[in-house]
Amino acid sequence: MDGRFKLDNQLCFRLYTASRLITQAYHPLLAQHGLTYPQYLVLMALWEKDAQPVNDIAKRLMLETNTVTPLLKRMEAEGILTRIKGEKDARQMIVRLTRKGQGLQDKLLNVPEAVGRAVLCESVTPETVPGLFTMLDDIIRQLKGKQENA
Amino acid sequence: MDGRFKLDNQLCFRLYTASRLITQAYHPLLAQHGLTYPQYLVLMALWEKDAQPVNDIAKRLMLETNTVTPLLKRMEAEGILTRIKGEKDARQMIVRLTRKGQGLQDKLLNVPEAVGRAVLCESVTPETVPGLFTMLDDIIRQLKGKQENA
DNA sequence: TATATTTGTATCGCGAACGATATAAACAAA
DNA sequence: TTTGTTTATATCGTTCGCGATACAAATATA
Repeated sequence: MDGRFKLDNQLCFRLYTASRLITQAYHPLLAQHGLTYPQYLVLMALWEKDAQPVNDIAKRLMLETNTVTPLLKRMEAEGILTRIKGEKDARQMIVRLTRKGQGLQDKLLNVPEAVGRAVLCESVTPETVPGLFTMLDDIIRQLKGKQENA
Repeated sequence: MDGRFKLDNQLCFRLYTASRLITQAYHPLLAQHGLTYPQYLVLMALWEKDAQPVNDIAKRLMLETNTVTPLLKRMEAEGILTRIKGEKDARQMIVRLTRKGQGLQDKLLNVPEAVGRAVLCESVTPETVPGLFTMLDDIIRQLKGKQENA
């Protein structure tokens, strides 16, 4: 009973909750266009660089391909992107945005700002966010490193 | 193309990734005892206060009852807890730890420390963690407040 | 007391996450 | 060339997470 199991002392519980709640804040904005948050992440990855193999997208989002493949298939079914076997390497599936997928960028222009505003508060401001980013990036790098050594 | 859609600028993507990776760090430690991370959260809630109705557990974890109910049923099937209809209010299901559920606390004593160590890095130290907690708590409070006004 | 509303929990369906496993293409070694 | 290994994706099964909905018990109102 030394408080080591208290929820209030847990970093992970905070990250888990904050992540869920922000995703919920995205929900109405994305659902309007038939998108989920992970699908929005895929779009951002492809807006940054179109025509990527599944593996590159998975690595960019730090997800496994067995998460990404079904995600991409659903988006393909929605006409947001295409999945075509690579010419150079027939094992790869090259993912490309359709016109619809490209067009979604304009329709979602207001989303980042809206969510950004929703999150701003006492201790989270344009001044403090960079520090928060540094800590989260460090945690991510740290844990990514550990699992590669495993 | 002003960078507003760049993954590298997204707070939510960082929280989402950090949360997933820490949960993955818990995985081997918990799976050893047949537990998942959300189940571990339920245990912590009940170790803090046993004999709670479903709703209180859900509120404590900031989850919906439709997430918690099946979770509790699985844990009941594992013999970790019991779900018994409330006497005072027959709508409530009172959740109580079994001896097995109580005993898990001793078996998991090393978990918080192990995960704590795994997360420590350059910018995340015993000195900086309180500040990180403040920011995450603020974000959570902020978003919780907004959804109540909706 | 009868009726309406609220509250606590559960059910259903879908989309992630992810461990484990399978499969085919590419590549390396014998 | 044959065989073995690695690599890129996909399939399968289980557990969340959550919106929508259902239902019975409790409470409020008429």
